[in-house]
Amino acid sequence: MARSKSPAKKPPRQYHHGDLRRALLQEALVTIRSEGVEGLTLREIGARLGVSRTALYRHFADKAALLEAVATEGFRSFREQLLAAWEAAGHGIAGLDAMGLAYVRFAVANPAHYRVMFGGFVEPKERQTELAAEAAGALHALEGALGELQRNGLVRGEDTATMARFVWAVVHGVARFAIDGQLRDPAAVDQLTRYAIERMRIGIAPGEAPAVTADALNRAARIDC
Amino acid sequence: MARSKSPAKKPPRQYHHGDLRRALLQEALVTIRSEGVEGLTLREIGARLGVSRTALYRHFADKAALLEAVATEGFRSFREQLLAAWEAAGHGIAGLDAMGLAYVRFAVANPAHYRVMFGGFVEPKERQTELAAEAAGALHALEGALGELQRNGLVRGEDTATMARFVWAVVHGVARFAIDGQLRDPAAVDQLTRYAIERMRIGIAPGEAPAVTADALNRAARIDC
DNA sequence: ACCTGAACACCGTTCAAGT
DNA sequence: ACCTGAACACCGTTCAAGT
Repeated sequence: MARSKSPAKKPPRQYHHGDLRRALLQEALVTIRSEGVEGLTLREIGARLGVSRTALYRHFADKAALLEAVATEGFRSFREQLLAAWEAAGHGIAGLDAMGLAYVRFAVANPAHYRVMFGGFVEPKERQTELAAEAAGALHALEGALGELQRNGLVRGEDTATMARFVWAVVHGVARFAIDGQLRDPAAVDQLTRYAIERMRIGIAPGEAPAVTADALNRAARIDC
Repeated sequence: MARSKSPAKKPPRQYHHGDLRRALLQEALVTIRSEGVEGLTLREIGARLGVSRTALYRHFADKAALLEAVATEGFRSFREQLLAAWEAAGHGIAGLDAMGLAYVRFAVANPAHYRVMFGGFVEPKERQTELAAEAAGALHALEGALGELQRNGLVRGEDTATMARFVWAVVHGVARFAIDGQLRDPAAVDQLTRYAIERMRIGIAPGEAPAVTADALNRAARIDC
């Protein structure tokens, strides 16, 4: 009897067993997903884990640090999914399309997480944080893909970083519309995504300024043919 | 002596003279600009106006309602500035460019206000709020411009609303980069803005899919000439 | 090392009471 | 009508104390 690890009435309060840091991060994410960022309180996530409400301070400096970690983690898996889409599509223009779709899909599947990453809730005081590095990494995935397309002559040859920001802007904007609920059904989101990616692709397609006014088109036709 | 409206020691507490609602809105905006959304407390804005901290509830249901009003007001002046740019440039493609520049310029000039408008801090419970109408109005300004360009054959003829969202996505994304401080000097912001608008314009330029792979370009050349 | 519980300062909001 | 001041419930954070 004395062998039993804990009497039936009440287990002696013991320290949190495993990786409390990870558990806190996970629990924060779950709460944010269901309640939103505004609904996240340190007290409740402590209670939910059966832990004092100050236990968290052993692992994070403050609430902002917790949110920063959430965002950092988000950027990491974000980049992974972008790269996975790029690989699965076999690179090339199809790969770029796939990355764009994956981008919007991530935002739609994890709207609260996406908000923490981009909503301006997290503003790290110091320069050169892990968050900044991870965020840059996600953009870098896009840049790498565009660089390869440039080397293969599939997109225009100008500054890759600038082009990456343009592409990012397009998919981010679409994601915003989807998250904010301005587009009701998923089909509308899909349609806008495909349209935007198509127009974006044409905007960065190689060739000497292929799109011009009807007027200029006529002039060009007269000269060339 | 009894004539003097108030003895030197202390003026009798009197009600807020003019338009308290407007004063609250204005003060909230000032605070947000200097302290950010997170730094806005009802108590302090009351104190700043020399008014009890509950006086606000005579004019707004709660803090969320105040923020909603701030966002609504933002969308109104936002739309005005977009339209002004469109008019000043004399419509046309130049007008579209001007609107895009004005868009980014508004965000850069009023980053905190822009964040309240788009950061997801405000989520009106009811459908069909004044905020929703005003936000739609800003997008509608863009749609109107694009519609005119379509009628004049200056951009592609497909669904105007979808095209407007695409254009909005581009400038919104650029604004985001600028606000989040990822682009250090204003010159970099300007450069990215111009680049993005140019690529966007080409993406929606009229003509039969003018941008294609080099391969398809060769085929087309062989047939046409 | 890691966790606890009481305490502190601060917030949004309510409400009976004043003019 | 509009404003006040006290009170309430809730929050993030600190800190001396426990194991």
